[in-house]
Amino acid sequence: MLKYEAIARELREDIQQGKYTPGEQLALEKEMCQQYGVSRITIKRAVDELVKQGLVVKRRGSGTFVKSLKDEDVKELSMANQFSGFAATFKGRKVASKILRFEIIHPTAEVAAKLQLAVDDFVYDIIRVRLLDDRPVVVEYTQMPIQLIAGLKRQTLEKSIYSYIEKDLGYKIQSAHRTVRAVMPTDEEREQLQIEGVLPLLEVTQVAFLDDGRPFEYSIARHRGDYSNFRSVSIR
Amino acid sequence: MLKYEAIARELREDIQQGKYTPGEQLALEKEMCQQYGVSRITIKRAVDELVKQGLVVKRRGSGTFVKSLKDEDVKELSMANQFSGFAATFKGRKVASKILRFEIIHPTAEVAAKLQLAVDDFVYDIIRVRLLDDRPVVVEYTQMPIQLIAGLKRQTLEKSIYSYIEKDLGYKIQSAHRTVRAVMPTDEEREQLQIEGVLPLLEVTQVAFLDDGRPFEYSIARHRGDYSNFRSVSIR
DNA sequence: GAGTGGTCTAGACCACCCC
DNA sequence: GGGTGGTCTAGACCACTCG
Repeated sequence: MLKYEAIARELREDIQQGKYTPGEQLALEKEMCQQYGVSRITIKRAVDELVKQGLVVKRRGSGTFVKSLKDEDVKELSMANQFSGFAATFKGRKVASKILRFEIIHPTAEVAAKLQLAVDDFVYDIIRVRLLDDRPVVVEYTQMPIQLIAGLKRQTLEKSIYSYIEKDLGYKIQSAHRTVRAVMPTDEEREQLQIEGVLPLLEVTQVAFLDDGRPFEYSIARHRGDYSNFRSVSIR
Repeated sequence: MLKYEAIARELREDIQQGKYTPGEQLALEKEMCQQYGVSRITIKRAVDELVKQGLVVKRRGSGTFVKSLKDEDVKELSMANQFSGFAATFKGRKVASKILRFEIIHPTAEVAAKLQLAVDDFVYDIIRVRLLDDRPVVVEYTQMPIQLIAGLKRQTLEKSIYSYIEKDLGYKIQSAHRTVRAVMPTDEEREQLQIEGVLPLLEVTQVAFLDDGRPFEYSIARHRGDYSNFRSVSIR
């Protein structure tokens, strides 16, 4: 366990357990150095993690202060700005997939550009409905280069493609670039998501990258607007 | 100008100007130390900025590599994950506001909790339509504590509240916690945003914080789905 | 002026990758 | 085994805040 990670975790737990009142000042960096027996840069890194997670605020010349947050918000934070697939996001709940399509095609010029392919290369073309506790919540349109993600089977799609990529292929996933929009469902989507009446969808378009910088996935996920939202913490 | 910032900017410009082919390896950190005459930690910080912006990928044991990105994407990045108000986001374009409401009320229990207020405290209650190049693109419902944001005038709302808070009140804005959803417009919103037919809205709910950790704004912005999107880079 | 966090250094050792 | 980036140290100086 890394020192700065361990310290960050300890501080985060203290805050989440309400050991500080909203707006209260944290121990000084110099004090923490002694307390934890590490150098100041290490303390700084630990506290900067909490800043990134939106839990505290640092002011040069004054100190570090716990943000004045609603209790529930404190618990929900630290997850925002992170990256994980559908299955990992809802770990512990019942997750399933219904496969509507699993073909190999040529990508459009648009997708080819995003995935750094030529239009006469091949990609998997996958459409899945993802179910959470037996209720359909999202339709995912996924394209991946067959050269990179070799040997994909129907069975894998039932579960987690990401787990296949990491555990079986031995790749590491590094990041995802996302764009979020609001859209209306198509008739097909209304049926698949069992939508009655008028309900918009949250569309998340994503290009995902391996740790060598190669894009391996272009996907469009359309979430039921009444189930899903998207959180983030922006620092100035 | 900070050293790591300057170096990050220089590297970013090189990448944006296409001086590297997709997937190409950057100079080693040790080499950059010599090239820029700084220590390795400083180089590391600079390169870590590029990682955060989604432009490069670092692999321990191998080196740092430029992501394989579409050219347009390279230019649009580095803005994602940042925080700015409406006026700042569209700097250079014609921005205006139509004020639909400007009152002082008691907050609901929900909003009071988010803003760390009591329900018998007072908040401004503001509704504005924001126009971009004379076209309405978003309706903003904003509440702010009157104790904190004192002396707000109708005139200020026409322009930028954030600029008032920073320049006139002398506060510093630190961060914003956001949640994004897809919703349908109300009849009133349809009218204000001049929506014909069926068009969903992208709803961004935000709590914004000063640099001392105090929340100063609870706002719900409902953007026309055909104009707006929301970008982010997630690192694993 | 005393004290805070921000930046930077020069160097060390470690985990990991690839040959 | 040679080389990469990751972590960490001990110390310095700076920019800023506040009494």
